[in-house]
Amino acid sequence: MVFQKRSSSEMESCGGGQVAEMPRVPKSARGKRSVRKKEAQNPGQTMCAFDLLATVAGKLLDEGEGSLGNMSTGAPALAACAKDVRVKQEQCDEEMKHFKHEVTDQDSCNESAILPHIVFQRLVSHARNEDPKAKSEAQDKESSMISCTKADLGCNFRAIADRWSPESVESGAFTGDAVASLMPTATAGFHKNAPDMYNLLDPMDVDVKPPPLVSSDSTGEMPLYDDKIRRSISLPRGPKGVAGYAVDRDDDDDKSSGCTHPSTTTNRDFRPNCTAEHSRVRKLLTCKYRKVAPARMHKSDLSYSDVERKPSFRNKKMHYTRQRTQRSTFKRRKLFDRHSVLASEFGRANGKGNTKVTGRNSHAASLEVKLRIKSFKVPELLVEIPESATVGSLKKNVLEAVTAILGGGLRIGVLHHGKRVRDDSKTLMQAGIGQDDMLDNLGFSLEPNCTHNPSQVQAPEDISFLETIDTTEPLARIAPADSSSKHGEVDVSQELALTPLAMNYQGSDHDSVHSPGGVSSPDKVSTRALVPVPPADANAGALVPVNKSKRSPEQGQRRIRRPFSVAEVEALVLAVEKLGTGRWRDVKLRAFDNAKHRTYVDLKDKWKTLVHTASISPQQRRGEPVPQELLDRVLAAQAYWSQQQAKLQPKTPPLAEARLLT
DNA sequence: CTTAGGG
DNA sequence: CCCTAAG
Repeated sequence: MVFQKRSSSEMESCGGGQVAEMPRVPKSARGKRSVRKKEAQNPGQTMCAFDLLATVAGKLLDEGEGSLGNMSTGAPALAACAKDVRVKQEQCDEEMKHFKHEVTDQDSCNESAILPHIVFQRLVSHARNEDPKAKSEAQDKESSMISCTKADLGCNFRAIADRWSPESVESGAFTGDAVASLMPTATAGFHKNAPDMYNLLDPMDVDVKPPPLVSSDSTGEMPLYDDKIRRSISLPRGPKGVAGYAVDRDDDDDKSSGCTHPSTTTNRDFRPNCTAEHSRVRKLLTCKYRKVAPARMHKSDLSYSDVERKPSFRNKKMHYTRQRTQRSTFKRRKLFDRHSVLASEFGRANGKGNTKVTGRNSHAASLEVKLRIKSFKVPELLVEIPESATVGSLKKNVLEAVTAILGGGLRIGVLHHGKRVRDDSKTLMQAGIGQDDMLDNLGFSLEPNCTHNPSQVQAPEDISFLETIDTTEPLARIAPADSSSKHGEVDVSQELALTPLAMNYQGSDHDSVHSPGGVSSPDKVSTRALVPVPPADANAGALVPVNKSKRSPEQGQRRIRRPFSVAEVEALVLAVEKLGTGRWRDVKLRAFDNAKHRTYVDLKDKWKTLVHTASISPQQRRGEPVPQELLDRVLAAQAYWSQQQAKLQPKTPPLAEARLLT
């Protein structure tokens, strides 16, 4: 992995005096912004965080907790695991190939996004293949198949999904055994009496306590930075590698399906209990609603039937452009609060279908159709975890993330021939879903339960909109959460482990600021738990022009607060020192191009607060303390650029200045 | 869309 | 962070 290290000289070049890298360039002269788009990703960087996580997850799911050996085994063990996992991948079937492809896909700088996918996939696969009970059960229920309604279908899926309830997992059931027991019957046998399925759920008996929900965001400085990892965000348009590495992908290309609220009462029966955990999950889902992770779906993933293909998918390449539309996108998202969590397709040409249905009974006579969920895909989940976290916490995070999604109130969307089947009361037959379709025309999608936003979800306009959009999308995103300050055990932060994790930090949309200076307290890292975030829809307006104006009011949730880390501050300072104030867009591009959640306005605001912070007494400052050194630089830069700005505006140039200029 | 500022 | 006026 070749990282371009930010040479300290770069900074020095500015000297304390801050020499503008280039005088303020007239807008007109800046040229096309699009030109600055980043280039290809740096190869070789892919196998990092993701592999590590995947390894752990895979191991965990495949063999249970014990497989990872002592939680404190550390990097070596992980390395071994990784190897092991890789081998398996090779021999696996189509799905696994797909999986592997994703893992190694250079294009996916956001490795973490795939993890859940794997986890989920494995969970499902596991259940599918190794639970004889499920199979027989499914077979036993072969009657009245054809008469089951779409709602029933959804219930069945729900039943499956609910097996992974937050309760079971968060209560410590994430141990190997527990996991195994959580994946019993994933094969859905659709029966009219959907509830039966639900009842199959066996209560888990765990004795572990739920992990503490820590608040989080205590992003301390990121310690242990390897030089390599240190590519600072301030790295100027460095060719690939650095800046280019984190081309944000999507986050905006969310295409999502709406939340068709199952009108059937049946659905209600399957709603998860409103336990504290659920509430939490829901809350998280809600709050993250807007910021949708761009489901890091790849072309293949996007290859839905043509019918489903929506314009939004084309945004994939909008790299740069995307940013510029970031703002508006957010707004649009606010309007649409429904997202499909998972997309699954059947019989995709490329064989990447995530879900498969096996249809039987070729004759109308036998009215049963056996559907088998081959696998689901979890588009994007970002996992942030400190290098010092233990493997155990990593497992927990991953599991929590997946669980949160599954247990957070999922709904199942049914797609037939690419079209969303929203009438829950229709029978499969009425919906035109016959055994002939099972393989190629039926699709399912897991969507966040939109109960938390009924008003929006049920808006008529939305529905009409949905009609057009069957694309399903992602979910997932991170949210700070548990922070186990006491990861005494082992830290994954060692060569092998460290790199990947660190990279993840940067690769993820969290910013990639790594300040060499912030290595003071290596233990302050915080662990962030995963939080699924339902995707929002970006095409709403375009697709539903008619009802555009008529939107329910309370749409926009305030973005979650994400305090700037010291590293970010340093990056910001660095950028401003070089670019000056007043060029926030450039600052953003230069130092926060990877941080999808930091808009130039945010940076501008942050600078504003920094200047203020630097002006007040340390005692009055709040939040994570910013090194005085940085604050000093803030003031210096602020002063310098203010002066520059004054000079450029000869309106009433001070005499002194005027003389100097002439 | 960007900036600049107030809220 | 949000919202807006301006450009």
